[in-house]
Amino acid sequence: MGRLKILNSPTIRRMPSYLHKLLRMRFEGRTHVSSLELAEYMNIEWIVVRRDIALTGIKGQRRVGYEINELIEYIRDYIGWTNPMTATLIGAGALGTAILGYDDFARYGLQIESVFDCDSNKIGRELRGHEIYDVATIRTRLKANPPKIGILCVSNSTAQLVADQLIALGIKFIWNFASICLKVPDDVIVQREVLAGGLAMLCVKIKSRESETPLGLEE
Amino acid sequence: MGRLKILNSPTIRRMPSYLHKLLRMRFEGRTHVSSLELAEYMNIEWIVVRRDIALTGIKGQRRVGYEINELIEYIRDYIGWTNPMTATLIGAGALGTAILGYDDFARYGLQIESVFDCDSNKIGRELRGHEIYDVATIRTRLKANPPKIGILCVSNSTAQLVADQLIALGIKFIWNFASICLKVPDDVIVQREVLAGGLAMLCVKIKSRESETPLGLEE
DNA sequence: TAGATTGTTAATCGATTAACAATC
DNA sequence: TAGATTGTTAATCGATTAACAATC
Repeated sequence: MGRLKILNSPTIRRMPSYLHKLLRMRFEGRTHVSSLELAEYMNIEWIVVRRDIALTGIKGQRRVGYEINELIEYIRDYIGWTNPMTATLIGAGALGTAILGYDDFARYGLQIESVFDCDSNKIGRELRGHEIYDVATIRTRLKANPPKIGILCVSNSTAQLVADQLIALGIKFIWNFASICLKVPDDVIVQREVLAGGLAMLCVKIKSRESETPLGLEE
Repeated sequence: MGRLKILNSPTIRRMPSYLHKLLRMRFEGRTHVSSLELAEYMNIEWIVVRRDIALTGIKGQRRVGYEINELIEYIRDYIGWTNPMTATLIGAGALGTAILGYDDFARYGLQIESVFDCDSNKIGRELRGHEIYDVATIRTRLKANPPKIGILCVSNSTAQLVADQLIALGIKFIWNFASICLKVPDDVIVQREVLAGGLAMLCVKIKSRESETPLGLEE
């Protein structure tokens, strides 16, 4: 069926790290960069960086590297970060607050236009420049002009409910930070962020580290 | 060189999602589960789930599935979530607060023993049951009994500085939420969490969705 | 020129998918 | 028994790595 090929692609996940570094280098007045330099910064093999960069379609100059300005544009284009993306944030808890305050997101074009919460202590208050609206008013506030992306930072128990409301408004893209998997129609795309996945990765690394070289002798 | 093979392994990242679901099913009184059911929940192919589960070493019962209790233990064991892991959290901002409040982490054995921040408005105050200590006291407070993991939720400009301090204390495992890549000795393992990576994934999916079926006709 | 760096082609490796066997 | 589900072996696919060519 029309099931979208889900790309896990590590390449795409590395792109923002290159971008962050490139933006900083540009800010520092640098004009060119080699894949080796980016690789050393990222602590990965330089051939990986080369492959990633090649995917964007940019042409480098042998012996010189890539023009930073140009590379920034190519990466932005590759990810689709050239035009602003409108979004609504549901859940003004600690995680929602963190996302709202993440400068990089705004820099990459993410425009969080509205913030909702169900906590009456928060509703009406301001959070990082946004008034917090009552989650019960999602429909009336957004129906005229729904944003492209719904960012879900609510509790596991309300995530599905809220998602259903967003979907009813015609929102097709959901960035889900809850620990549960959402049930959504085929034409809705959910990007789930699993922080515990990172912890699992770390713990597996710890496990493999602790089981190796028990005497600390071999290299 | 002794460079640890970095496994990106999607399998490991999926494990916590299975675990979360299994714990909930157990709580609801369920005793058995099939890979098909987990697959439908996760919205992935059942064969993927089967492969993942097989990796843990558990044996299922044909026609019945896996015993939930047993599967939980096998997954925990596979990830290395059987013993508690001590940790310190540096940075009591919104993201740090979110991590501190993430029930699942505690359930998986992550024990955040101390919280530090450099903001004098926060130092001395309590956050989710933890007193916030001055980041300047990291050394004196932790040197006698350093935790296994350092969780970095500080600004990009201080991340390297703080990491160096943790490393000086002998901490070998760092969970880094800053946007920069840390420079660390070979024997220190950094698990970097890149939230912007998730946004990139979502935007690439949006891009590919918007470019397909411009007339909405083909399936 | 020599060396640094990109570009390209081929090989390897690991994850996903397919096909089918086993069995409760 | 028939059907559901796990188990296993093989095929495919995509990402990583290796090797070397090109060239500024």
